[in-house]
This record gives sequence, C-alpha cells and structure tokens, in this order.
Amino acid sequence: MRFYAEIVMAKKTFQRPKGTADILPEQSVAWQKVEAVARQLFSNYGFGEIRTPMFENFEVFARSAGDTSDVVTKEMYDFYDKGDRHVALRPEGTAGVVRAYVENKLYGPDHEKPYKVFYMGPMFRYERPQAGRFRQFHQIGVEAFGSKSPALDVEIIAMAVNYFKTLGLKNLTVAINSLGDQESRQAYRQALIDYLKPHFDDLSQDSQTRLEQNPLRVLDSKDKKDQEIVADAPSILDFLSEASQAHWQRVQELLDLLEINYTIDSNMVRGLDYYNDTIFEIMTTDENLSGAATIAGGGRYSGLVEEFGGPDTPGIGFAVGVERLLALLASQNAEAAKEPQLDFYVVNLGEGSDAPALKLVQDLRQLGYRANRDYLDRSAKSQFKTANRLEAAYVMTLGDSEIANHTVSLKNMESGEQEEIKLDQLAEELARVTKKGDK
RNA sequence: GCGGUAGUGGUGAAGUGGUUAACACACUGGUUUGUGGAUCCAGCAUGCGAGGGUUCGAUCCCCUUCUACCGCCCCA
Repeated sequence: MRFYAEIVMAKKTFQRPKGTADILPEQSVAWQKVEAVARQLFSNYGFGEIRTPMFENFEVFARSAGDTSDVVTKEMYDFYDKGDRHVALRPEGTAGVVRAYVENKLYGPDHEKPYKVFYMGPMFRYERPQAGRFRQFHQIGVEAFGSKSPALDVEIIAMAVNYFKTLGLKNLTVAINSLGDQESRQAYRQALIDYLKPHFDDLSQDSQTRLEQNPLRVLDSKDKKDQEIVADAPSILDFLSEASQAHWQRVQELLDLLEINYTIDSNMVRGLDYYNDTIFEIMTTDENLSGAATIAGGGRYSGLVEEFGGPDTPGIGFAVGVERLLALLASQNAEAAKEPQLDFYVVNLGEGSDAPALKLVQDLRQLGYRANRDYLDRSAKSQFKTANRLEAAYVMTLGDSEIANHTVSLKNMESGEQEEIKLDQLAEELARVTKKGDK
C-alpha cells in the first residue's frame, strides 16, 4: 500500500503534443453539426466522400523539386518508418486525393465526369501554434476532376458560400483572382520582377528573399512599405493569355448570374504552388479573428493529375479549416448547443438496489429513453440534486420497499407529482405517463 | 525558425522571501432515518507548470525547460 502511494506521488504526467487539442464531448456537438451539414450539402451537389490515408509517401507531397511552399519544405511531419520508407503526415488534402484518383484510375470511362469528391479529417503541419493555427488541425475539402468549365468553378464557389450560409455565418467575403495559365504566369512573373527590382532596397527583408524565390508572394506582404510599392505593381490580370482571360471573364459572369457577391483581389496568391487560373478565399471580416480570417481557400490546378502519372486532367477544389470555422461560429453564435437532457434519472437507495437499478436503466434505454443513474451510493438528496442538474424530466426511485413490491416510484420533476408504477408493466405505464406529461 | 506576454485548486482568480496560499463559483457532506432547484453550516491546493540554483528558508529572486496565448514567416 505504501509503495503504491509513493509510486502515485512520483507519477509522471503527460501533456498532449504541442499544437494539438482534445475535442471533448461538449465541443464535439459543434463538430458533428459542421460535418453533418457538409455531408448533406456536398452530397446534394453530387460529391461523394473519399477517405485517403493520413500519411503518404513523402514524395506525394514533395513532388516537384520546384515546390517552394513552406508547407512542404519546412512544415512537414515526415519520418522514416521501420521499413525505411520515407513517409509524411498529410499537410493538406489535395495531394492524397489526386494520388488516389490516379491510382484507382478514376479518370476511366466507368466514372462520372467531372469526378467529384469531398473529404474531412486531420491534417498536420509542423509550425508554431497561434490564432487559428495548430499542428494537428482539420479540414473539410472537395475536389472535382475532369472539367475545365468555368461553370464548375462557379458551382464550387457557390457550394462553399452555401455551406457557410447554411451554418448561419455572417460577415463573410469572397475574394477571387486568376493566376492564369503557365504562359500567363511566366510573363507576369518577369514583369513583376522587372517592376520590383528597382525598389529592391526599399523592400522588407522578407520580401527581398521572396523576390528571389517566389516573387508573387511579395504581393500579399503585410509590410506597409511593401504594400505601397506593390500598389503600383502590374496586375496579373493584365497578363492573362487569351484562354485564361476568357475563362476569367466567364467565371465573373456566372458568379453575377448566381448573385454571389465577391471582390476581385489581384494581389491574392495562394500558398500551395499548384494553383492556376481561378483561385478564391472566403474570409471573415470579424476583427477578433483577423489572425485567422481565411476560413476556406481553393482554386484550379491543371498539372497535378499529370504529375501523378495520370492523363492531363484539370482539377479544382477548396478546403475549409474546421477549427477556424468553429471559432467563427462560436463568436457569432453566443448560445451553444446544449447537451440533451434526460428522460429518466434512477435514484437507487440501499445495498440491494444496485443490480435492480442497472437493470432498470438498461430497460429504459432499450425502450428508447435517455436514462441515467447514480453509481456512487449517494444520499437520496444528492441523487435528486444530480437529477435536477441533468435536467431529468422524471426521477425513478428504487429503494427497499419498491424492490420488495416490484414497483418503482416515478416523480415528475416539473409538477412534483409522484406515483408508484409496476415494473412488469413498465413500457405501458411510461407510455401513458410521458404522453400525458408531454402535452 | 524569429519576437512578445503568461503559467497558482475543477473554474475565475488574490497574494507574500518565513509558522494555517485570500475570496468567489463549482463540487461533496450535513441542516430529523429514502426526495430536487432557496437558506445556513462544514469540507475541499502537503501545493503555486517542470527541473535546477541562490538563501537559514522560496509560490514569490536567478537560470534552464515545457506549454498556452498573440505577432512575423507561412497558411485552412
């Protein structure tokens, strides 16, 4: 006994890994809501759920050597497994889905075009936690393959907007931009460098390095000085190739047709390198969430499927950050979903009441009621207090006399009325009583 | 990877280099032996994130470390 006590005192404590969270029952109610709405709505739009592994071969994410995004270069949770395979926890959903699309030959004739899927689950990024930023976080995302139609771009943006509207969110803005195709981007990139070079010394430290590695990034610098310089920079929209220009125009026309409000932000760039043509973000204007304002982002990508060894196939998708969405929902919705209350609480008194109470709650649950009981042998008063706190509609009391008579005392907690009912007619009696009680 | 702020019980928190770490909420028990939401009474941190150090003595001083929060980078 003594030994044990000492072991307990010296007991090691554990903390969850940095940047992770335990989602407790009170919170998971909201998670389930958000997921359920997505499943329902996305399926209305013809998307089926896909579930891919949470880890992939490292190369799935770090395909092209030219990938400059931090997401793959420095934020990846990668390691060698016992078979010396280089694997990585997924930092985002698209790569795995594209891999699955190609590996399962979903581009084949047996499958609908466009091929539309959605996914939800944890993503991992090794980065410093802060507002709306975690090492394990969750995304709900969609991808659609096999159509270049601007109507698909618009439908997907509309679906995202619809999703947030269904959840009751307000103060959202949709920002769109076009990155053009390869050709457009090449031309623009050079023009931007030519413009920025003379201002090199005035640019922030960060932007100076950005200029070398990924000049487009300079466009959304947060530095004031940078922003002034960028204000007069050439716009990508003036460099779109004919095809990209036509696509871009059509997207806007169709958004107007659906009466979706949007703003064009020609300085918007997205974090992953694979995007081209239409890109978009959905942001909140709530001040207190400014650090994590973007709750969904996505766009078109055309080279990806080919990079994974599939046929030349266009794709488009977006992902919403679930933690950010939930934070926003919480800030806009003061009253959180309450835990469901109870139908019956079983107060059990005395030594012989344990087994009958076990049987009784079990029977009640089998009849479809929400039932709970006391397991701690507490006083009648305490048990009633608990019943009250749990908002039980009725309390059933099981003591020596009830057990002897094969009855149970049933008390309506609202009216205070109490009566004895026979255990062998439990179902009938409850049907009678609860019906009366409800109306 | 860089910068800032913080870390006291289930929760919100006060506090000081020195015998018992305020107060409130919550919780538990009691206020006539089996009946709730009010009142009253009592209990509830061998402990002040962790590990070192300074000191006769540290929750309070110093160092290291961990974690959280915020910002940069980057991103959902």
